[in-house]
Amino acid sequence: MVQSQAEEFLPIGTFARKGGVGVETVRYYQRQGLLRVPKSAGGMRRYGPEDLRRLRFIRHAQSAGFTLSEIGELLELDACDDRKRARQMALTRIDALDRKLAELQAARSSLMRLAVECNSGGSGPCPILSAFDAWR
Amino acid sequence: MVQSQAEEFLPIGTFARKGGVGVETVRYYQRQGLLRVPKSAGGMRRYGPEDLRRLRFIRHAQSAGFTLSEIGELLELDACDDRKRARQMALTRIDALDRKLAELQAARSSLMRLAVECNSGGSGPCPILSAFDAWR
DNA sequence: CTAGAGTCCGTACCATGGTACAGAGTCAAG
DNA sequence: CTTGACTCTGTACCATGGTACGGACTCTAG
Repeated sequence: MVQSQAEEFLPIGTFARKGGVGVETVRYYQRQGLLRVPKSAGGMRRYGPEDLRRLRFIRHAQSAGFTLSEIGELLELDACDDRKRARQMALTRIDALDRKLAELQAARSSLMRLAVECNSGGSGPCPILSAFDAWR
Repeated sequence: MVQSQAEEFLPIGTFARKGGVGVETVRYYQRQGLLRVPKSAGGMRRYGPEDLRRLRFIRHAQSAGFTLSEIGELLELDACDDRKRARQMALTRIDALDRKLAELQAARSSLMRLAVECNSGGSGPCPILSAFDAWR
């Protein structure tokens, strides 16, 4: 019991490392209200599995393109079980993702074209600007 | 001639609008060295078609995920015709784009799952956190 | 010729997402 | 019990990509 506590309740440095972020970032998330600040008996604060889950959630949601404040909202929704709003946020974000995906795919093919033309060693000037002229 | 100049050489406000940005943004790009500051005979500076092309290039390259400083480099490469470097930058960016695309696609499906589960109205708590638990 | 819109230039400020550092306290191994 | 690593709190600073503002000047339509 005491042993498992020692293993599962980590000081901030270990906690941050497990979450793939720096200590300062953990503190930053705390300041933003995304992570709780565990109570301590005067000494070091310790972070449990739920904290870790939450930290990882933040990173994942971030990679889904949510801003930190949206992530804050998601975490609150999770707590108060507001499915309707959560679903709506997910759909909104999916929409934004679809637009972003299309944009990045367009960018990718423009760049592809640029790379090919630059490689062809043709006679004209390197068509960087022109590669973006007929954009979309 | 004089007429075509009047049409093609625009004051900054019109120029910015045609480029889809604000006046302040044009000035910002100038401060960053991405756009020239046209000479003026004491009065208003005027922007020609090449400036517009450059401004639009900046926006397009930005949507391809280049940072402003990378865009600066691209513009220089265009000027000095350094194909090798340009090609290399394009390939590097394509690589980054591919990674970003994969990430966003993963995010999209996680969100899809979340939206579906939230809608199902099942009995458990709304599985927001869990939607990101098995991430990738 | 005058009013009002637009321009010029410098500087300040903003949001986002961190990152760094100082000074004091705490913990754990030798 | 000391030493060195780590932690705590607060505050400052950073890069990126803008956005706003003040005061002077200029341009153009009426």
